[in-house]
Formats: sequence, structure tokens, C-alpha cells
Amino acid sequence: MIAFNLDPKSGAPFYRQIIDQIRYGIVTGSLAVGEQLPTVRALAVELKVNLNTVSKAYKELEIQKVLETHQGTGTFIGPVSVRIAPAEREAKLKSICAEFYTIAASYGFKKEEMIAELKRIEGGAR
Amino acid sequence: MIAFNLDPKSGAPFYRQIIDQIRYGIVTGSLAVGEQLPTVRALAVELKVNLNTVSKAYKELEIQKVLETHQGTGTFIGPVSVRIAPAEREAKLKSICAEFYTIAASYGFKKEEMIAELKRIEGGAR
Amino acid sequence: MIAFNLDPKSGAPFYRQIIDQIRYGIVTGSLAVGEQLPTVRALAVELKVNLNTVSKAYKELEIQKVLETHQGTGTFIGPVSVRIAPAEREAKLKSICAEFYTIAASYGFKKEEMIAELKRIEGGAR
Amino acid sequence: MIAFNLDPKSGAPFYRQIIDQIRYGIVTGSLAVGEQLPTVRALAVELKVNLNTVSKAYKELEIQKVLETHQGTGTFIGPVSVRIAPAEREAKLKSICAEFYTIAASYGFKKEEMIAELKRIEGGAR
DNA sequence: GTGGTCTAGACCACT
DNA sequence: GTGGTCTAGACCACA
Repeated sequence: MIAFNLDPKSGAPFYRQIIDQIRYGIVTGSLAVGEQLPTVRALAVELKVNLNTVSKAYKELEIQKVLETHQGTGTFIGPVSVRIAPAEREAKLKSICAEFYTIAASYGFKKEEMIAELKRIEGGAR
Repeated sequence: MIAFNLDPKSGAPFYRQIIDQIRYGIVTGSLAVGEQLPTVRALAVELKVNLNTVSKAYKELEIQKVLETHQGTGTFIGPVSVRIAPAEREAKLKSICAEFYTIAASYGFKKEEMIAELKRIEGGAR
Repeated sequence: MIAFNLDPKSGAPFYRQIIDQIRYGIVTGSLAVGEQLPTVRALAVELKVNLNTVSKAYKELEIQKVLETHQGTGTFIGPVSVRIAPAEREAKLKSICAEFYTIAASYGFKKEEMIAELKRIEGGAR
Repeated sequence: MIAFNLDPKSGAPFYRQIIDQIRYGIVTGSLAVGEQLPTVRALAVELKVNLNTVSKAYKELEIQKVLETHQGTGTFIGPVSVRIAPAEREAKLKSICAEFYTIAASYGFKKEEMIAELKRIEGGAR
């Protein structure tokens, strides 16, 4: 299972926050391979968002082969194999970091500040 | 001066890319206090976008007191004083880092990997 | 709720009149924190102006953190906290008063006359 | 004579600041009836503004019959008679005050604050 | 020539 | 249906 938590102020659209939290749940093991996710309707009620919003998140993860939908049965975490191709992995890290760096730097933050703040996140328990 | 560069694929709207590049130019010193920016028309031509798009970017920065516009005269970098309210600064850093962390973590990257990659960026000359 | 009212003769641009009326509505309590504003489209129809004009007004207030917009949901009055930074507040009062004084004095009005007239406005119920 | 002083940050356009200062000079007696004003060119140089800007200010005051231009001789303060018709005087005060009040109130300033700030201006020496 | 405002209309993103 | 972005083009205000 997994506890979802949407922040309207984050700027990120809800559907993206849902996607990120599901991916995050998977890599941290909160969501096991093959585990069933809440139904679209149930999650929409829980998060107090529109059905379409949850639907969109599930659909995008399905496209990325992270989830599998079985008609009439529900939505499940897909096999671990296809998460990220190892070849892509480094490129992805680079692109995410570069974008982050550009944005933070445009506000005048120094690299040391960014790193210090990152280290502070979640205490390092992970 | 400063070389602008729009990327239609980035997903970020044009006017926001312009804003970010001006902010970035200021914090890196490419744009000096009091310096005149390209005219709305000139920049629109250079970037091949509509007048209003450039105008919108300048306007937002003016509201944020980053720029000063004098009608009939031009647009200038404002005084350095109120770039970001100190109180907001830390909150901004936190929110940027948190979002970055969530995204990167959702791809399974560990904090150490992120920090290592960040350290690699731009050598630290800044 | 709030009754908007544009005056084409006032000299002030439409979008600024909208901004002023929203700010005024907030400080007088006609607009409560968290309340939803008319949709961009609805207000545009009501005021017989273009969508973009209303949008521009909302956008400026959003940048100033007076409003919050949630895409797909609507536009809302933001939390009361950061209406005007306390530091700016006094400066704003000074500049508004100084301009008023200069104009009134240029017509030969004495300070006592201005103050007497001000006291007469709205009975003081506010 | 009169010492002009333009403030680029005031928001008021230069030509209006010039107009206000001339009117102000007249009502305070710094500028006597029939006195000659600086030439457009001289004032433009002194204030470091465009010729057209000064020209526009003089022209508007001429329309209001505050100034008189004699071709080839210069610009002079007109006869005092036509400054403001007494009938208009009260209406003018009301309209100026009302506008000021609306703007200040939209920023949440109370009447007492406005009056206090007004009293503070120029010490009351006038 | 500089920026500012407004319109009309199209298309996109999110709920 | 909500707001967001962009374009094209007109007209205005200021220096």
C-alpha cells in the first residue's frame, strides 16, 4: 500500500504528483510487483480529485509499462524488468539534474546550497 | 548583453523561458544592474516569437521588481535590492529541491547519485 | 461576490480597474479568503471585454500572491498573509499620498481642504 | 523661478510631472504672473529629457490657459483670472480626493492613516 | 521608436 | 469547462 498526498501549491499538476508517488512507491518497495492499486474511483474519492485526473495518471504509467490494467480486474504494478533501461538510466539522471540545476541557479542559489538542502531532505534514512 | 535561446520542446512556455534566462543572466552577472534589455520588438524578432510573448515576460519581471520599464524609453534591470525576499528565498529553495528529489527518487536514483551528478555540473566555477 | 464595473473613460486600463476592484473587494471583506472568483470567461462576458484582459488581471494578482489559480479548477482569493509586505506598505502609502498631494496642491488646494474633503468621504464607517 | 525635479520611479509620466510642478509653482507664488518660463530646449537640457516631452507639457498648459506662448518671444505664465473657475473648484477637489481615496483604500489603508501621512508631508509649513 | 492595451481567435493542459 | 499560451494585428501613450 501507499499513502498518497497531493499538494495543490506545489505547482505540479495533480496527475503528475500521483505518477511520481506511484513510481516512488515502487522504487522504495512500498508497492510490490504485481500488487493491485486502488481503483480509479476509490483513489479519486480518497484524494478528492476528479476521476479523470486519476485516470490520466494510471494511463500514463500504463504507457510507460509501469502499470498493467486488466479489464474487469483492476490495475496492477507491472513486472520490474522494464522500469528503466540501464542505458537510459544515466542519461535520465543527467537530464533531471541539469534541469534542476538551471532552475535553481536562475534564482541565484549556489550549488552548495542545493546540495545542503538535498542532504537535509528525509534525514538521509533512505 | 545576453544570448537568448528558446527551446520549443522543453515544455516550458516561451515567456517563462525568457524570464528564466533573464533571471539567470542577472545572478551570473551577464546582465548588470541598470543595463538596458533588448527592446520588446527586437527580442521578438530575434526569438521569432510574438511581441506579446516578450512583453508578457518583461511584464512579469517588472511586477516582481526585477525589471523596470519606462514607457517610451525601454526596459532595464532593476536595482539589486529586492531580487527575492529573504524570507521567500529559503522556501523557494526547499520547494525546488523537494520537487527535484521526488522526481529523481521516483526513477530510483539515490540521493548520493543525485549529489554526485550535481557536483559534476559546470565544475563548480560559479 | 462582488459587482464589477468598468469605466472606459477613467483613463485606467481595464485590467487595472479589475485588479483594483478585486483588491478593494478583499480589503473591504466583500471577497473572502478562499472564495472563488468568477471564471475568466464569465467575467469577460459580464464586463464585455476580451478573455485575455480578464486573464491579465488575474495573472498579475497571482504573481503578487493575492490570488491563486488552479488550472482546470478556477481562481481563488489567496491566504491573507502576504497581501502587502509590511516594509512596502508604508512606502506605498507615502508614494500614493505624495502624488495626491502634489496634484491637489497644483490646483491650489490647501492641506486643510484636502483633509476636510477626505473626512467627508463615506462618513467614516470604514 | 522654479527648481524642477523629475522622479522616474513615481509612475507619473515626465510631462505630467512638469505640468504639476508648474501649476504648483504658480499657486505657491514661486512663479509670478507674466513671468517667462525656460525655453523648451533649455528645460529639456536641464531635465535631461526629450524636447517633445517638455513641449507636450507646455502645450497642455497652454490649452488650459495657464501658459501663453508668444511666437519668437517665449512662454509666459498667463493671467491669474482663468486658473480654475470657482464653480469648478469644489468639484475638482471632490474628484481628486475621491480617486485618491479609492486607490489608497484598495491597498487597505484606513482614512486615519491617509490623513496622518498627509499631515506629515512638508511639515505643514504651507 | 519605446512600451502598453485590447481584440479575436486558435489550440493546449488540467480537472 | 477551467485556466494557459500564443499569434496577428490594431491603436494608444510616452520620450
